[in-house]
Amino acid sequence: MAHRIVSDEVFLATALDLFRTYGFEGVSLKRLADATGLEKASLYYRYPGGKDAIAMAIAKDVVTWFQANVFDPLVGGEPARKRVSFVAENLREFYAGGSKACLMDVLSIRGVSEELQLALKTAMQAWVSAFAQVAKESGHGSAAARSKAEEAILRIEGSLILARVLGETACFDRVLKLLPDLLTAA
Amino acid sequence: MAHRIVSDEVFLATALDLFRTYGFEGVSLKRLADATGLEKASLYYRYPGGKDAIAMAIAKDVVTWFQANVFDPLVGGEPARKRVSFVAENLREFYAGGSKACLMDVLSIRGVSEELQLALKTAMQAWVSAFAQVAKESGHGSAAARSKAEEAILRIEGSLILARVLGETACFDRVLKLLPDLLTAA
DNA sequence: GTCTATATTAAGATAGAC
DNA sequence: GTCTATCTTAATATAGAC
Repeated sequence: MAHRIVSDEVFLATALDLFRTYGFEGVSLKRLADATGLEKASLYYRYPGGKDAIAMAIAKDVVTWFQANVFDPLVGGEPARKRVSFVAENLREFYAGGSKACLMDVLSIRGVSEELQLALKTAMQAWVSAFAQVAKESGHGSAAARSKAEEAILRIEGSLILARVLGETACFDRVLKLLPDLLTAA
Repeated sequence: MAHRIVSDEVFLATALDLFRTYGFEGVSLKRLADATGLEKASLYYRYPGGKDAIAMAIAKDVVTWFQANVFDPLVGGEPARKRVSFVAENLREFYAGGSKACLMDVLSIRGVSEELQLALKTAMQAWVSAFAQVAKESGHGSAAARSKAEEAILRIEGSLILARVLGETACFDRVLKLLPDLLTAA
């Protein structure tokens, strides 16, 4: 087969989709190779650490996306409600309207490297902090704001599971719609 | 090695734990054999369908448990709030205080048989119906009661993910504590 | 930097002794 | 009904050509 050119960006986007669909253990190097058009040996050249390293690269990519599209837009000049609404739309896109799983979910079952587990935990803490900061602006104390933030995230995560099992995304939609209320209500 | 006696009950309980921890793809027949003290061939004798059949048997077991400890106690003479509190304590035990995953979560990622996916969906619908029935008693219309029920379940599922990723179960505790309020408030 | 080819280990699955 | 032994397939991983 002729040499292929597959950018890291495209490769990681494809791999992200696979991991979200089949979970860490459900994705083999062959599956990654077939889906991206590269050979297994080429994947090892790019990521000498194998599947662990690929999952780690994906996680880093997603964290970067969250930084730019969730954490950063949450601080700034516009009214808090408007900022949260904007972020909610970004999340709607990331989760494809509730039809794509969260990496935090599928990668947090045991089997993954300690390093990745820690990265997921750190990312989740950053997410909680970002949401809590907004809740604080609306007059909540630190502890209450943190609870509100956790509540918001856990609803998003839970609605994705419900949507996946039931095969309908209405609950995810409802959660996103209520997100501004939840985080900015006094 | 001498013959072993492992009851189906004990076998399925051990297997349930493994699937909740490692997910469907993360559990091999060898792992099941090692953990239960049976040989792989014995597992095939008991469950000719292999891993799919074992996962299915576990799912059926769990549905039976939910029927007895969640669905059934939700109908009956006692005040609604009290019934929900009772069920919340049962759920606390089933999820080991928030430290054990939900089968719905770990088995609903692709890779599992169509039959099992349908069983999970049916079980989830039953759970929603059971919760919705209680919400209806408190004066909500059908649609609102169903939303309340989905909200309750999605919070439980989401808090389990948050607890798993963060390594602390406080959010699961909070969700269970608010469960009676959520389902029985007018 | 990607390929073909292959080594090694583990998975799912079955045959046949006891 | 459980075991040992074995088959087949698929997974991770590496060597070496181009």
